[in-house]
Amino acid sequence: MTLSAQSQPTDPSSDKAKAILVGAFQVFATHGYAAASMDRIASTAGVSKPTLYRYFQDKEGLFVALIQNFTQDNRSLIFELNSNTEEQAPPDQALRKMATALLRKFTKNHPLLTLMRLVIGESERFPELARTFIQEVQKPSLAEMTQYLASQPQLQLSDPEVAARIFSGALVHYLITQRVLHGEDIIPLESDRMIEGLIQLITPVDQSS
Amino acid sequence: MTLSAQSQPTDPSSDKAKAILVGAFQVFATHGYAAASMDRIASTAGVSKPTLYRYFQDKEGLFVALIQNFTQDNRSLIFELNSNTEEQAPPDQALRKMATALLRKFTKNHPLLTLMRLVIGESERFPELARTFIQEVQKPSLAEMTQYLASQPQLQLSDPEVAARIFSGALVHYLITQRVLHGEDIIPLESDRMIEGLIQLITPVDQSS
DNA sequence: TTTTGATTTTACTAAACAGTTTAGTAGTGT
DNA sequence: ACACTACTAAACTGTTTAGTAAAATCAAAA
Repeated sequence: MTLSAQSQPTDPSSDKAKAILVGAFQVFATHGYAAASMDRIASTAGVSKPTLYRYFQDKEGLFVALIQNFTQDNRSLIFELNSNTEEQAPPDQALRKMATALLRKFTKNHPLLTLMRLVIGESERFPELARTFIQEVQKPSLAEMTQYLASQPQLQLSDPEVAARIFSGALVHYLITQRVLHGEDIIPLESDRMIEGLIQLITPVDQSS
Repeated sequence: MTLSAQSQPTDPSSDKAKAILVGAFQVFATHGYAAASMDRIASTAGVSKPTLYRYFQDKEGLFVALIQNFTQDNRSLIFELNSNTEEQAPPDQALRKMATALLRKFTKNHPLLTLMRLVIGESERFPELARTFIQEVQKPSLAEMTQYLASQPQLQLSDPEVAARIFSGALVHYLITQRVLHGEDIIPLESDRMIEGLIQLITPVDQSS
């Protein structure tokens, strides 16, 4: 009956809440949103169902919190390499490093690849999550990439923003095709070959000699 | 008792079966696999539930048949333009036409875009469907594109296969970002600008004058 | 007309699901 | 000893679901 501290929704950023998110991610990743049951999530997270509902309002709230939390964590972690010593290196070397880092970051079944699959798959039912993903992951990555490309006059790119889209878009689509849709078995393509072709296309011809 | 036409599981390619697939596509597209109910599919297809189960074994069978049927229909329809009169046109014009056709084909909520979203979203639960999609849609499109790029020596592409990947990959990823993940609102980019930048990157500098 | 078969309507089953309630436990401070 | 908070296990509620069964309707062919 006390009005004071009775239904405090419990610290949303506690350790237990994070543990729940970890378990929930695993279940949502393997079953999708609709087919993931709260019983299984609770069991996977090592937590009872009432505790689940103490920390998160309902299934939808849990899913939204999960994706948002995860997107925040991976915010602009994509092209974090070029801001250090690489800035002065020749563009083809810097680009090769970025592309390699991006591909290595998204190894098979990597959480980030899973996140992308989830966000794309549920984009019809959760359009706000798709927008969040674009805002927090895609946009900063593209901005960083654009800025780097624009800062390299010898590349002679008339539209660095579009060039950044092409660079990252080609790589991400390569990942989706090969690693999410299992294209490796059907249309194999070495990632190094992909990277070299991409760099050859972006850097002016005959730059090395 | 006649052995002829007694318990024939009903013509799998009849008109009614196709009508069911049309309705099923709509429901699966808006709800995803797990959240699409067979009642709703039946009602949307204008068919009773028992009839649904006469034509398709179960929900999974219906979904698989749907995706396979749809992939067959859209097989290599992607770059169908360059095989006619465009083959002799200058590459930048031919490429512009292909890119424009591809983007126009995938207008917002276009079935093909929906198919891609579904296949990606359910790729964990239905890996075979993802492989079918790659085999029937991606592979022939890439092959056609590769063949065209390889047939144009003035493009000086050292690796036409990778170039084809970059070309189509950049466009498809642009579509996913803008039209599926609602990136239009957050990181807008005119499709023409995307196309021109892509062509400028692939065709050798100063080709027009 | 009678038969045949496909289809519809209606109703059902068994299971799974989201979300809640209950009863009880462990720890922590007063 | 008491109260408070966080938790668990288990049962429970009401709903939704996949899939089936049975009887009635409709069509066309014999």
